[in-house]
Amino acid sequence: MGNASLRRVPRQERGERRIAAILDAAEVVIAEVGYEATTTNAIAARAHTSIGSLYQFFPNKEAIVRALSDRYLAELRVLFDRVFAPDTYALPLPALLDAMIDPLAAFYTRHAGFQPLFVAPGAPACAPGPAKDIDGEVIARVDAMLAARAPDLDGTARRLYAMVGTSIVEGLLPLTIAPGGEPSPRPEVIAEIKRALGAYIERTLGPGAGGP
Amino acid sequence: MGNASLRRVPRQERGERRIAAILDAAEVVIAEVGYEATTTNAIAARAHTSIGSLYQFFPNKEAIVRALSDRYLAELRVLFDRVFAPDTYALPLPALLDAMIDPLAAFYTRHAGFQPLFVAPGAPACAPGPAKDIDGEVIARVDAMLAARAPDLDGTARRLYAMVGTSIVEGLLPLTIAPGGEPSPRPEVIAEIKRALGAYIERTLGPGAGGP
Amino acid sequence: MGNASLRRVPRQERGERRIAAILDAAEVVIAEVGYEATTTNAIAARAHTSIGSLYQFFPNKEAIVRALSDRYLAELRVLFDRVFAPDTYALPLPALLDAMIDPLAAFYTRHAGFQPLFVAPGAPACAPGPAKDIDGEVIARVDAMLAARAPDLDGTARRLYAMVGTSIVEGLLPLTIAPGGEPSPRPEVIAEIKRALGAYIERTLGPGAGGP
Amino acid sequence: MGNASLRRVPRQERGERRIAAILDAAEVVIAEVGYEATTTNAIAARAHTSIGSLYQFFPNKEAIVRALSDRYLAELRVLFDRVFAPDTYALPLPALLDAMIDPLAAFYTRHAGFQPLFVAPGAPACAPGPAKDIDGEVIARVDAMLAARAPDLDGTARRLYAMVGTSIVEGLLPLTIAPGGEPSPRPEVIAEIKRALGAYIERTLGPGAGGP
DNA sequence: AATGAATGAGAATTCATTCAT
DNA sequence: AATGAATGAATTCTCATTCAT
Repeated sequence: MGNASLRRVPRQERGERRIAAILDAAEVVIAEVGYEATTTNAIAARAHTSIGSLYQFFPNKEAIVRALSDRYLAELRVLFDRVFAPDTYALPLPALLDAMIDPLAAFYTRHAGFQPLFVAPGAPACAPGPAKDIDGEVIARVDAMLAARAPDLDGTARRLYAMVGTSIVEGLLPLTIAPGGEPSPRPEVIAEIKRALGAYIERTLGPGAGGP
Repeated sequence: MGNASLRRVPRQERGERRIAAILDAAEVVIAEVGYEATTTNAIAARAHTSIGSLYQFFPNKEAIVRALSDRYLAELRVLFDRVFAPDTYALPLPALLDAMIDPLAAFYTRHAGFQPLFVAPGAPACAPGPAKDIDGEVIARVDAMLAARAPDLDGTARRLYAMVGTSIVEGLLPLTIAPGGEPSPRPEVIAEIKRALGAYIERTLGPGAGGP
Repeated sequence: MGNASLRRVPRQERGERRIAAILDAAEVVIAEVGYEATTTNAIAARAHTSIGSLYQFFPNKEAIVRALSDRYLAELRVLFDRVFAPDTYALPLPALLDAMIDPLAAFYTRHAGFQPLFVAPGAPACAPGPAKDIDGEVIARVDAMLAARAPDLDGTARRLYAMVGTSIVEGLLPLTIAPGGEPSPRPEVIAEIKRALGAYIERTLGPGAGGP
Repeated sequence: MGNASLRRVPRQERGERRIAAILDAAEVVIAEVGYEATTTNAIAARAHTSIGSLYQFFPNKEAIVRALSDRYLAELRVLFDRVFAPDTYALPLPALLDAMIDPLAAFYTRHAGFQPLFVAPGAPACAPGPAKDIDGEVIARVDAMLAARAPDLDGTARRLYAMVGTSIVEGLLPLTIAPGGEPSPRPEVIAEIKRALGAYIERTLGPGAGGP
């Protein structure tokens, strides 16, 4: 999974490590200067590799970002598989919000390079970049959850709600990053995200949204 | 206002027109490819001008974006001065939401180049770019409105609410853009923005948030 | 004289003044940044003219420098006609040196733009530039003077001495410019120029070089 | 010494050679058109390199000239260390002049790019350029030599004499270059340089200047 | 004549990518 | 595999010169 864009599948463990180092470096550099301004040389330097080695594994710059995207997606899927499980669906709303928002915010704060690649669908976005559609994945999960909690909901409406809910969270996540590079998300912002999303869900699914 | 970054103040009407054409072109190009990937040559070409003319008026690429930003800000201020007026403050919540969201969404749809320059504060953002802090302006307005509607609110909390409210709208505005380049914002998304923001405000200021 | 490179001979006195202003400006700008780095726009600006007016009188940048060169040459000729006159030739050496060096140093200090255009023949020189061969003129005058003072001298040798004497002075003139932009040449350097040139002439023409 | 301005210290011998080729090319181009008119593309072309390679080693045009300057200075220092040695100081004047002028003229003729970078101090010069102060180095050496030969001389005067002597030679060196690109300096000019400088020194230090 | 906007070739520099070692 | 030098198209910006007003 996600190795499709690799120029060669590494046979040795050393290669695996090299690839991971390159992706780590790409994450940091992208976080600092954005996708467009990121140079392959900067990535190689930060990964303590030569530019030649980088191109031994990735055919071009796009592929690096795609692989990074893949790695995010894989981690997110693990996270989602836990959050969007049938028994989570059944939680009362406040607990559900905790279960959803906390790990997502933690992920967001942990991966500084994630934000520039995580763009709303339909948005031309600041700098498109070759990221995989992570957003689509999230929306689909939220959609499934809504379907479980409100089985009567019309599919078109449900999809709209899923998109809107996702975008609300997405729009607020940047505020969780504390200035000064602190590693943990600002708790008062986390609380607001839950309040905002909770208010939206309740208004949408009715006050009985506390649970199915 | 906003002419500070011009290399030369145009003396002839022709120059005035040229500047407007360049900013129009910049808006379109930025909307299409983002700030970083925007090329001064592309701007000049789209403005049906020579690159030399562009540089006769703007000292560098940054200045163009700053001037565009200024133009947005000027238009937004006119819009805000109408929306954030004392008699608007007194409207019942649904009417207030209409008064705020509709013109903002219209502005957003009309100016495709706006989004890449309109970034949440604290967000490292995809590609910073040299835009004026439009966000700060919006937040300050919202803060003033909240102060009018809920005079007892603590200043720190109020500022947080203003930021969160702004980011919610900001996060949802991209969804209003209909795929296929239709000029008017998707009405069902507009409705959701109002529902989401309304729900957040009511939960924040209490059900009596209908009016001060 | 010197008007050959003008695009149009000015018919009105206003034109004459404009041309003089442009040449004055060119002199200052060239003195400050050198020939290559001098821009026609900078000249026009310093002359309080528009670039269009400048090109009404001069077909191109080269022509401006050539005209400036001409103006220098004209002034130098007046100066030389006084210095290199038969009755000056007859002066004792110290008086001759005074008569030659003092006005030349004054000219050199007065015209800061002169130096970058005054280059030894055969020298590829820092920045060729389109100056007239002022050097040749000077050497010819010195040659004539030597012929008058030492009629027996072989022509080839005489020409070499003239070139060397001229280059000595030329090499030393930059030292006369006092740091800090003082308008008058450093007197101790003037004295050294006379000593150096005097020593060379005496060694060349013999101790009887005091007069013919 | 002199590698300070390199963007990257070459690790392979190939890089070493490339750098030398670039400096050789820069020397020729500067000699032909002067510093300002010298183009990095022209340097790269003359060095049979791509422009990219040039910029791999040098961060900008200035750095190339600085490195060239460094190379000149290094060669000159070797030359000076031989010429300005205590046992040279003790030579009779004619031998001293031979020891000083001959190698300097040879160096000057060999390095056509040297002159545009070798500018008298205080002279605004045609096109300053980012050369190291080679002149200062020369003057200091001459000053030291004068101190050895005439220990009673006042320091201020000595410095003036050193500057003047240096400028005389500097002013005459261009005449040594034979038109037609012959590689060896014109001997009759060399002889004149020695005569001129010798005359100046004798007049300055007295006829006993033949030796200390 | 005067003004200043328009033009575009050309200069410096960057950076993704390839290639020799 | 690893290294880092080589390449050149693309980008930003300048400036001599022309043209419209």
